Amino acid sequence: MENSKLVEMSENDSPVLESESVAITIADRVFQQLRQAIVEGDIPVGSKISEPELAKNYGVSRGSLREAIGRLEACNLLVRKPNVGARVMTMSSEQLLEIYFVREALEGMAARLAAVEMSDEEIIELKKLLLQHSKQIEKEQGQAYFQKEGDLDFHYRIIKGSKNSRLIGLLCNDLYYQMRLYRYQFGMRGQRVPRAYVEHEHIVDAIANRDGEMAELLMRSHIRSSRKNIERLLEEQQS
Amino acid sequence: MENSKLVEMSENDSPVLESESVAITIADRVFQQLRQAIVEGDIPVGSKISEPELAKNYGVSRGSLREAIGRLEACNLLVRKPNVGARVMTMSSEQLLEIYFVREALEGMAARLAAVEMSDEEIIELKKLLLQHSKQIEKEQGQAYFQKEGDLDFHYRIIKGSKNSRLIGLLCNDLYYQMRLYRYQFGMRGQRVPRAYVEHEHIVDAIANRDGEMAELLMRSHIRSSRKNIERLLEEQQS
DNA sequence: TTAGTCTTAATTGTCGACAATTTAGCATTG
DNA sequence: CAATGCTAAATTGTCGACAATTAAGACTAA
Repeated sequence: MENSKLVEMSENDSPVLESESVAITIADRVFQQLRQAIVEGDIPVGSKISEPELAKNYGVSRGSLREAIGRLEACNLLVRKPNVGARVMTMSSEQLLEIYFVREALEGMAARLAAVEMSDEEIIELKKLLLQHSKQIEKEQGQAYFQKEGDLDFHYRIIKGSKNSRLIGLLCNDLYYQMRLYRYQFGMRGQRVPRAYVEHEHIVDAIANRDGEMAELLMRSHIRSSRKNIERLLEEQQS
Repeated sequence: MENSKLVEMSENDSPVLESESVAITIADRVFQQLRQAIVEGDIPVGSKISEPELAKNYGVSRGSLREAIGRLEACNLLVRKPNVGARVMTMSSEQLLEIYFVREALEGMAARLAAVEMSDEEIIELKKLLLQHSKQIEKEQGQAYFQKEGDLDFHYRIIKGSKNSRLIGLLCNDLYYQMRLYRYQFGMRGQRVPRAYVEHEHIVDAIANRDGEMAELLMRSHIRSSRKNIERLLEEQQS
């Protein structure tokens, strides 16, 4: 119902590419509402979607709702079995790690392209963002904020900086919502903040130097570190 | 209507991951039929989709057809404007090149993972496939066959060899159908066959040596070469 | 008590009809 | 003659209802 901070944050520079006006059709509105409810945990993971109930809940017909459900399924936020129904995706640890491999590949490429495609203006803005994060960190040891939103914003900007609409669509419309879903599912609190910040700095330097090769290497290393950090957490969690 | 050669080819080792039984619901069947009709050009690119007409044509209701249309849209095979309708995706050259960047990243990662994840058995099969292609080439200078199907089969096997379901889904369910669509749209005939074959051999060698780093480098180089080849063709075509 | 089967209720898939929006054609006017 | 506004037809979006399938529960029998 209420806007997530993420959406609010990136109002002028939205991660979701809504090139034209806002959603018009009902099914589209329900799609966005449902997606938000899912990634924020208002609809618990693994729970079954009751079409009649939700339709009544959102005040729309079942047909419109089903169209929204179809799109959610295409985003891998729902899994649907024929004649049985749809459930909110429950991501296993293996699946999360799979996503990290995809992110490593795609965001690495995005960084490489961004080093060529980003305007000087955009790079300056990116540096400003990083400086802002730096202050935030030393001011309040603000691990929560940085990891949850600042990190996302940083990555979004580089992805969009690639100017490759496929990359942008895949990462911002699909994978990142799934990441948020999992992050809620497991309550991943962000450790590793200071180190991540330094990595961000190095990536921006490479982009500013227009060194695509280096930017890709650093971004891949950055995401790989995140993955290994999660692997470590998962091992601890098992004991 | 009739089975495409691609589907026929990979009957026992389907690129599309249909883990369970075949499609049951009508919307699913129409989805597959429409997708095939689109990528094979039976429905011309850029043409508008008339819901009443197609519904009557396929003998289903408009509701079921709309669900299929929704999925096609999620695959980027259709573009739909609210209250206006859906058109078959017309891919610009820029968009095709964008896809190649995504492929370079994803298939590079797939090759890296395949070098670790593929079983010895699978690698042997892959080598057999390559030998088969080699014979085919020297026998009939069979450029057409190799480029259209053998190449796809080769790439499919490595992608599936990564054992990463996200990679498999993205590449085999989305990107490759879009590639086929474009390939029809522009009638890309396959040059560059002998060189591509050698590149394939080197990739398989790297995988057989379990050298993921090398496999990724070679696969990326392979796809980059394809992209540059297409860029060259596009330039020629403009004159 | 438990396993199995049948019945019933609920949910999903599908369909046809109505409402809202767009598009095309025509008339009108500067 | 061109441009603008209006009207009508067609198409899309939305809805409620029916059919088919599944899940649950009760009942019987071993």
